[in-house]
Amino acid sequence: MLKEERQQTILNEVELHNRVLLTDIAEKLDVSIDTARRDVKELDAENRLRKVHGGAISLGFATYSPKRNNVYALDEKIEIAEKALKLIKENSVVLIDGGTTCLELARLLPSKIHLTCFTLSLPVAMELLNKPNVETIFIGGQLSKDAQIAVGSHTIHNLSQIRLDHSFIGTGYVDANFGLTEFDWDIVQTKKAIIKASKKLVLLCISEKLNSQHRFKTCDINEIDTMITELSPDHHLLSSFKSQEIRLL
Amino acid sequence: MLKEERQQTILNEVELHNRVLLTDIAEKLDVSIDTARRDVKELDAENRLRKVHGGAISLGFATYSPKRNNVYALDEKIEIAEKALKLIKENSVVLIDGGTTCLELARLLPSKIHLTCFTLSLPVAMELLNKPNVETIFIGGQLSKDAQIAVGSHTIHNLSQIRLDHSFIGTGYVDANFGLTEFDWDIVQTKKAIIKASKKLVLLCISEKLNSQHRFKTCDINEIDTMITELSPDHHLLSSFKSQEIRLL
DNA sequence: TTTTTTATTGCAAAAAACTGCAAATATTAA
DNA sequence: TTAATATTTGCAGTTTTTTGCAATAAAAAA
Repeated sequence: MLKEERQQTILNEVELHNRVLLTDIAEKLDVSIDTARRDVKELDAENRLRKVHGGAISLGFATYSPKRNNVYALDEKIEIAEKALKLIKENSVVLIDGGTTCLELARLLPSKIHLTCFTLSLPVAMELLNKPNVETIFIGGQLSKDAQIAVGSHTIHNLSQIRLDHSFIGTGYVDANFGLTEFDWDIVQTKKAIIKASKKLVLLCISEKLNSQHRFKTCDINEIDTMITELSPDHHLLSSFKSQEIRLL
Repeated sequence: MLKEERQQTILNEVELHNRVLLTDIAEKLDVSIDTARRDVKELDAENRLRKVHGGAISLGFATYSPKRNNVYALDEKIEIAEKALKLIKENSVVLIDGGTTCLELARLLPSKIHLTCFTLSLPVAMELLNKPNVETIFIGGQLSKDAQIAVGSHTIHNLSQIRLDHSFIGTGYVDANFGLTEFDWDIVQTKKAIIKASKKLVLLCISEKLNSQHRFKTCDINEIDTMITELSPDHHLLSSFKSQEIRLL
């Protein structure tokens, strides 16, 4: 393995998890700790990451959006986002919803991909600005303080004016029988508008949310085209979804 | 777990609850009290929190926020924002433009103030979400990657539908004779729309930009109601503006 | 006051970083 | 091609950093 490849792998790891341990590098890339250390040292000198005792952390670690540091079940969400990424086609028109799982999808978009991307989430929009070839359109409206997304009639009206190839959405709760539900009425109305505007719907959802429900209903399961969890599609937790008209990934 | 991660976790905790106990850190991060104490001591030395007997407390508000570290002439901008703050009336409808000076204004808004606040800047919107009594409306549209604001026809149309008590705007360049100018055509068109939608216009501008100009014109000086710089109004650099119909602060 | 909790200090074990060196590999020149 | 040169890599020994523990001091609470 070439040095450049090794260093790129290290950078990817840091970008993905905000951190990396020297011991993990050494083991994963099958080199000595010393080589790993030297690689990290070089990358630090080039200002591509920050070397710390025992490993390295991403440059934005302290300055970046504080949310990323304490995302619950980050690894699972990254896994889901990686699966979702494969569904995105060059030059298509997509929407990325709010929530931490969808945010990971935005982060993972490769810088070479050409896309037109709508969103109503502030953090997702911030992330998309870093993608040189993604044209980003923010769907404006009244901002929800906790969800950090635009909601309300203005947002819904704007959504009614567009036609999306794919929408990647999250949900508060999901149940095979009751479908997708939320705690918040405004958010449900906004999601309904997204659903109406989309040709294909992809639900990103960590397995922990399976078989949970709340007050207000967004839609039925069969309105979703693809549901992505971090589990393999034949996992027993997904069995109740198998009978439905839905693709599991 | 890396030391930096531990310290970041501590900072998050402090930011979230304004305080943290050493015993809680030790338990949560699974380290000895001594290590927790040492971490807190380091963070205190770096002025990232304040160590007190038994734990740590936050340094107060508006101390550590993302991106703040590499703002040019931050002190001057804060001074300008403080002056601008006095112009904002309870329960009014205002717009805060993009740019680092306007961002400081958003940061400085007291949490008790009741406002309806429009913006087309992503960072400003992020900041406004932290203000419990500010209703924030993001004016959507195509996002400009470098200015991090919404621009384009959609944005301009949305702006034509609202009526603002005060707009706080920045500018790339300003000259007493040529007026406000910008490098970017789209940004100029958007600013024109803001101007049209506003009853009163306040320009936030560090003195360094005085007597500079660029390609595209936003408006004449006399269209601005109030211009705020970090200088006192009778500073000689402002003399060329005195003859104009403009209030200097 | 006494009692309890928290801080400080010094110390030792463990982990990680650094240094110099030699073997292995790659690059360049003849 | 071969030989000379430069770079990369792993290893061993040394130094530094980190961490937890225990003894003592200081502070807060009862």
